[in-house]
Amino acid sequence: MIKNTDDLYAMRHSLAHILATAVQHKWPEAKFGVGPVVDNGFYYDIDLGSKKMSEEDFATLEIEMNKVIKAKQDFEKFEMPIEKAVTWAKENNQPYKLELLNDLKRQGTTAAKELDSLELGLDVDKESKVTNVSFYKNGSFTDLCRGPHIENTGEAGAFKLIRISGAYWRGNEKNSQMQRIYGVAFNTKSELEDYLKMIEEAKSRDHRRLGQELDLFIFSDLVGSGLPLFTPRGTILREELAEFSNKLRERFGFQKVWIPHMTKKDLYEISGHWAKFSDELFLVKSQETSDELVLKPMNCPHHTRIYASKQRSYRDLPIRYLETTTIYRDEKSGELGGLNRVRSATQDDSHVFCREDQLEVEINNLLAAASELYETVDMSLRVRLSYRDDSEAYLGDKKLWQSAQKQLKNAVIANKLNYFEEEGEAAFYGPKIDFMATDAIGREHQVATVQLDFVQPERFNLEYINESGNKSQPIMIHCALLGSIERFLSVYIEHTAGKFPVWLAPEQLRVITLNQEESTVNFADKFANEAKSRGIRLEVDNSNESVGKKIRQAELMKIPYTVVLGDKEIESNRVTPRIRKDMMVTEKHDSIGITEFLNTIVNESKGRVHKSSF
RNA sequence: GCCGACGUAGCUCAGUGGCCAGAGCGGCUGUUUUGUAAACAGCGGGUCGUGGGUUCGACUCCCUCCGUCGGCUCCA
Repeated sequence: MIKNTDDLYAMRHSLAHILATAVQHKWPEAKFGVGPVVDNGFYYDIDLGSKKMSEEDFATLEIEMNKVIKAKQDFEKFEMPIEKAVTWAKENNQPYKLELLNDLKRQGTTAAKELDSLELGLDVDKESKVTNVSFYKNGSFTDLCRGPHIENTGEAGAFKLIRISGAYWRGNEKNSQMQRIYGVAFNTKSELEDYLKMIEEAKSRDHRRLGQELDLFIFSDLVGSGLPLFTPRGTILREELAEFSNKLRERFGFQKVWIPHMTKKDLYEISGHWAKFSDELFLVKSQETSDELVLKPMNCPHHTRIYASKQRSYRDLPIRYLETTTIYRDEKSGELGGLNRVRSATQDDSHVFCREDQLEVEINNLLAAASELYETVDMSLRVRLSYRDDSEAYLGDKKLWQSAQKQLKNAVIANKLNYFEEEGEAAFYGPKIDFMATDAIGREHQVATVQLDFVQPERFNLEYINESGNKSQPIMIHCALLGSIERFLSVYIEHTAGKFPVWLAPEQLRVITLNQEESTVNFADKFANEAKSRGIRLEVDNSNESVGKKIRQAELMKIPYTVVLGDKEIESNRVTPRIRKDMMVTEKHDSIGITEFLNTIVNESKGRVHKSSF
């Protein structure tokens, strides 16, 4: 098993060299960066100077690569003293390799640590100086590389070049930009085909595509990029989700608050956000006063103002505020995409102000809420406990950190959450719990967070009067269960492929009339009114089209239940619901009394189930 | 922000340095009155993203801006 993984790694690694071989054959002047293995394949960073490769070159590159594979060139490994390697890089006009080698020579293992991740082979002496580096050679192509590789190029598996993009040399935006060619590779052709099929599946679930097909949200050039607008259908989704998220916390004593969407920048000068993030804030200028306002990029500073509006006693704590509200961040233009990264995002945000001895219970409550939410949307969760490390980058009392980190962990264990711990991942103002949810096609997404904050209470001078009549400082807990609703929707739409459970479906029931006879239309109206009075979301399709076509349209909109109303239904006062396939528990379905049918939909919606009870 | 690709009807997409730019779906109108994934016919519909330039002539070539996509970088 492990052997196979290693083989696959070596094979992909070798393909990166085969790609480079082909590139060098076509463009002998090519300058090479690094060519590592990544998920499902490999890439190579290449600089052709003013010339640019494009996807149109893939065909010829693939042909060239296949020639190299057919030639069954041996991969020969050999070592070279580092001095000699430097000469090699100079002679072969490979400035990127030269830079790597010089760094190795100068910095020894400090650089080696970083550079080892770039797949270079090294020998290190007693004084941590790099003495030898390893090379691989196949045919006429030689490359600085750690390996491992397959025996010869003939052992390469099935591959395909899939895309090309820009990438900064060594990931630093101050460096020159190279071209990165990505390929995917597998041991067998059928594995490659399966993978390409999976990519197609992911494309068909793309939330941007489904957002349009299911009429959920739009973007407008006039409104601007990264500023989504939600249609009536999409708005139902947002509000049902937010309401559920709120309910889960209201049961633990959270109270709703409301804050304006802008503030004087003074608020963020005190919170410290101005110094750190001012270039991502939207500025708003008053034409009446000298006020310099900004659109809020987060809600906590506002919420501290509500806390601080009164003197608080230790008996008042915890104080828990809850608000679903929109924040605005001026993300760099190239970073926007669909609902995933936007400039206006709505958070189901909450803040607890509590004493240190109350932390564990409060966190426990939030974790219980998060667990229930993700169970309900049918996604499995894993959490990361993000702790501080020993560096001085963290603010707040070390003892407080230790006690808080322990309480976080206790709460995670008490909630039986699947967790892992990482030092150095905490925010500078406190430790946190990050939630990762896995979607239906196996991708993991960061969603909710619970973060402790020791810094804002200090900066804003928050206090309460303790048992002995002295002033004490509360701790803040930030928590958003969905995170940003837009981002959550992008994940959830792809998770469900748009097949929403009844409680979230914008349209729960489609009513199709068999014909336009008065008796049919009247019956459909009566039926629809019955359903609406129970709070069911439905539409009546009374258009002059064939039943088949109307069924098809309901099917394409992924509506959970569809009923056809005609003479049979009028006579019997029963319906035979058509149930969306993913919700079906059994294949066969008989007719059912109308009242019972409607009540069942209501109950499924209330119970937030994702399978049909029919 | 950077590198690259792209922008043609509401949607998905053809198309060419030269009369008046096309198809399917959707829309509208009519015929049909339909039983569980597409009835038939007709009719509308586009400043070819925007502004500028080259040219006798630009949807087509060049530049600007706006927007989208794939990456890089970033993400309180």
